[in-house]
Amino acid sequence: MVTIYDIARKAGVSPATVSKALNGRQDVNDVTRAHVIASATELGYVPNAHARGLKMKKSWLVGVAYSDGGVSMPLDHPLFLPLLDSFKRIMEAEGYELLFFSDTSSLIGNNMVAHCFSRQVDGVLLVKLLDIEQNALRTAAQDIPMVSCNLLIDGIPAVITDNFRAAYQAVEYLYSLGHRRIAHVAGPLDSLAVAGPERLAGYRAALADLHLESDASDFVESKGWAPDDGAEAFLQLLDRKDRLFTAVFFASDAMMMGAMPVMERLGLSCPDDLSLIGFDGAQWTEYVGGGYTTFRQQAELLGVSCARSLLRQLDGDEVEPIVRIPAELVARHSCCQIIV
Amino acid sequence: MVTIYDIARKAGVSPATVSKALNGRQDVNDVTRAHVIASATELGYVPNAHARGLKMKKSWLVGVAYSDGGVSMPLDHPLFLPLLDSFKRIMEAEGYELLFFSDTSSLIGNNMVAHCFSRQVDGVLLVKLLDIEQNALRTAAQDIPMVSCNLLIDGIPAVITDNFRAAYQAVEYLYSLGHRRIAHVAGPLDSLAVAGPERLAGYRAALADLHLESDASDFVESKGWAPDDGAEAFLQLLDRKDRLFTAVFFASDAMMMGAMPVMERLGLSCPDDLSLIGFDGAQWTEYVGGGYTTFRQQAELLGVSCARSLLRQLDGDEVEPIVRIPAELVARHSCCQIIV
DNA sequence: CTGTTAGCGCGTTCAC
DNA sequence: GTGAACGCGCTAACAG
Repeated sequence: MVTIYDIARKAGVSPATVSKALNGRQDVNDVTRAHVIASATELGYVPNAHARGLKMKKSWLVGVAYSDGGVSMPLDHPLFLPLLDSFKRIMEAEGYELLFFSDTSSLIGNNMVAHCFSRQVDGVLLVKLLDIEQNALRTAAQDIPMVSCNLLIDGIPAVITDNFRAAYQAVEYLYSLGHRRIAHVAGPLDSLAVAGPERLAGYRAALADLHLESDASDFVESKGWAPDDGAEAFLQLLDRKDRLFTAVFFASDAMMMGAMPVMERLGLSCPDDLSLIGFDGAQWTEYVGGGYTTFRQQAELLGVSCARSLLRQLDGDEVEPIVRIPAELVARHSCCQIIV
Repeated sequence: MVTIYDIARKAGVSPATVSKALNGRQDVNDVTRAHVIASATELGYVPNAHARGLKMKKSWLVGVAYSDGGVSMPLDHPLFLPLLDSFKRIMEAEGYELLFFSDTSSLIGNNMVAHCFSRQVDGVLLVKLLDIEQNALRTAAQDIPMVSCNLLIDGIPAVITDNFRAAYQAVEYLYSLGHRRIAHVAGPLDSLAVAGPERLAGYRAALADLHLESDASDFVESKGWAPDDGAEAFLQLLDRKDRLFTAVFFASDAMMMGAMPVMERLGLSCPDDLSLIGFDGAQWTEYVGGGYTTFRQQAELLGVSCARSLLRQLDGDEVEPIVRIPAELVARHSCCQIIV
């Protein structure tokens, strides 16, 4: 590792001058600066981020925090990568780098918050968390800027897909096609993630506003967001006698995917026998079975909004406590018209 | 931030003793240690990773390097997350944290390698790279341990799916079902990623060993790995006159997915009219259309192997230059039996 | 067993 | 316009 002392010696100036020249300060002669910079590049100088961070009390590091396991947004969720990607792109443009955290580490204490302090991260993006850390997190959030994505934690700014509205629109859409009895496979309702409850609420509100009939048998709560969870829940729905619904709104595309083998096994076809509509905008929905209708979560926009919020906080500005990002209806061919 | 000086004052000892006590050194009285630890936890002490890194010349940071754009493994590849996840789990258990790098950053010089030095990362995982950095990377690799995944860079240890063998087996499998004329939609052949060329080679070798006929029209190189690229390539294949093949081996599940709408539009059904086989083990292949046959890349194992290799290098041990991980045939129902 | 000293690499006073 | 001295928080070497 070559240091500013090496450069100083080579350029025949003092370390302090090197520092100034390299950091674009004005109190240094242009000729000296050019000379210093030349020496620096010639030696292949790379500043030591630790030393700088230690001195400046700024690490240019942003933590991405999540916990493995549990039922909220899994790491392999279709949303995660595009979200992270757009977030990263923006933060990077501002000079920040991303540090991955999780609270599964076998480190004693498994304290994600401590890690944030230890690494001196300038900010944190919360993408998935179990309920454990909530309190510690809230306290930490007073010292270090945080944003959560699709996660609601009291006192921490959040960027969240407008689940309620999208779910409401899902029902409206099916209604406009003539459906009068609409079932819902909800996601888990008991986690920190708000997707499950919010989508259910939107579904119910629309049902009420449109004066649609429904009873308990039109709704089932899934254990998780994965295909197999969806399949299990879907089966429960179908098993109930006096089944009247003509359409099913799944809280995730993954669950809808799980329903496909079930449909096939039962000799049901989509959309002729049953209209299906999902949530997330997974890639397969575009290509499979003539195209499945879904609500596309705007992953890139979520990432951008998170980045923006964090950057504003880093600048010391106030931010909205909750930013809602609309999900877009992508109408394809898994919902049929019903002649009323 | 509370420092060891704060603890020292509170505990009535010197900073050095605090350091020793906290780091489990033996040259400190058990009573003093207990007292120090008590004071530390009471004050909520968290060690400063920058200071420690500066002093110890060890950052406990591992870089995950990739570049956006280009045609090799995209960030939203089904492999990426599980791979990263298993890698992270192991590295974390050893005390390392993950730092994300990419060379798209608008930082002047866009030099990923410089970042590695700047952040003093202890090791690097290369998951996707454009060709640009190759030389700088090779030089850097002499100073800092690296592993590449599904990427072949001269002089850098690699963990790679056994593409040749899997492609070979794909042909064998189709042969065993009675297919005698087998087409191949290859991935891009000109990138750093070896998947395209290796799978093509395996396909060709099997064809030769089994004395199967084939001509140029049985093969097409796709522009990318995505569904639309696959669709385009697939169309080219179908458009050729004298089409004799009864099965198509796609170099990626994503491309196979792109072929689905094409099949439908043309009134072709799978497997009755055409047998299809993919590569990667994407989740949808399990649920869609009765199940599609594919070769599952063992993402977790890839991640584990990368971690192991890196850890061994970190320990100063030698590692195999190339570790091959087999891909597993997952036979489902997209390939039919042919009566010869 | 404990404390003093020094230095990791850098940026910032404040003299000159 | 330039340089000497200091300190960020921590640990290693050496004294006591």
